[in-house]
Amino acid sequence: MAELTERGRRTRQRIVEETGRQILAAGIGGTSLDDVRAATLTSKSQLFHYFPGGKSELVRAVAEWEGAELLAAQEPHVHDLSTRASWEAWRSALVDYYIGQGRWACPIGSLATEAAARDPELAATVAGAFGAWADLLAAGVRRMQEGGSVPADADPRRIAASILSAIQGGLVLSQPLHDPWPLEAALDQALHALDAPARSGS
Amino acid sequence: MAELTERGRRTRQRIVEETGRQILAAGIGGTSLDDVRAATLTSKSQLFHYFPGGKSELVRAVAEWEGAELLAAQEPHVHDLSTRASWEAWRSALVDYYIGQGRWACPIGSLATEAAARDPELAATVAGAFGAWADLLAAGVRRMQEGGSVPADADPRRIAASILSAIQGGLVLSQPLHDPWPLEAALDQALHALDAPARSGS
DNA sequence: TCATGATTGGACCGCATGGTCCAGTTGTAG
DNA sequence: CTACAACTGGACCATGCGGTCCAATCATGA
Repeated sequence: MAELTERGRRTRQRIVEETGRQILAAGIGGTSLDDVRAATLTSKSQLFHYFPGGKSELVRAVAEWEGAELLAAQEPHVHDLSTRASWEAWRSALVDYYIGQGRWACPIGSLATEAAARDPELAATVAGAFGAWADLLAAGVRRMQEGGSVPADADPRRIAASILSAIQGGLVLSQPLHDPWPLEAALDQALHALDAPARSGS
Repeated sequence: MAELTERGRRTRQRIVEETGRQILAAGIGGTSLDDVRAATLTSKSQLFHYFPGGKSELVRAVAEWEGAELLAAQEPHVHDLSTRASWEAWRSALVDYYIGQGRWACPIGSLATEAAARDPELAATVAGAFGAWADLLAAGVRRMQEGGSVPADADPRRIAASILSAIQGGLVLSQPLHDPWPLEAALDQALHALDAPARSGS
């Protein structure tokens, strides 16, 4: 690969984005390099030119890009989770991102399930994406703690993880039903952790 | 298939169980009929003898069996969720089932993610399995309501869905990390819905 | 004993897939 | 203008897969 020119970077990015779309819709196994090649109007040699490691390297690149994209899609809400209203705004935008735009699955979550066991390197990438996401949520929880609406002795990391789990698990239930209600119910229930009365003692 | 003799039923069951194991470890796409054939000491013809519809019919049979198996594995806890202590016992058994026995994934949840879009019939089977599971949990929540520890105006179905989501989502996070803590955190947080103070008014 | 149908073994087929290879084209720096 | 490297096109290959087929074997009831 050596160096990439502007054209090369654009072609590479086109491949990554299109592969991401295909994987979200059909999974890794359901996405063939020929599908990607056709959809991006490229050729086999280009795929292997930009991703010498073949499909697994391509999928890993997709995971990294989707991880960043996912956080970007939550702006500006995710950086201002200091009030209950901002959490609600974030929640609405997130549900719309998944359901309203017909995704019905999480780009990262679907990778996690499918490849956790088979590709350790991919698993690490996915874990990193989840970690970054959880960190942002935990920072928000901490802001709520400072405001006093969340008990000071609660662990922000655990609350963040439970909210993230609600999203992922809600999607798992919503997918086969093709109905957003489990996702919404799970997410709303998880957010109740932010409404806990700030009792002073343990 | 017409009629099955005792021997036939045992062979068929052996195929279903082994396929379930393979799918849990490697996913549907990562499970080839040859793998199953080798592990069960059967032949191709037997696979298609018992499952004329081919792989998709086999996978559907696996889904049905795993759904029943999953509920059976939660006995006797899941039929006695009337006290906080019984919920804790259920929780511990469940975490042990997934983590302690090295599963690291839900037999039904993994099917849900991988095949929701590709096989509508399988999606319906999976949705049914989730529904039966959620019904059991909702019945437990109702028992807690009767005992007064859960507000009467809460919707047991939504709480049950949120608990189930916590399990599924927690597993999604735990899988790539290979660490049970997100599952445990999510599940414990979700169970806090059972500790809500039974305020009288809305 | 014999006939019938359930059961089993395994060779075989066609196809899609991931991956290789090399020749041709484009862009750019000197 | 030219040389070199980035880029592109697409034919080609090996393999693994789902699925088909037919002949052999077993079990059972008449």
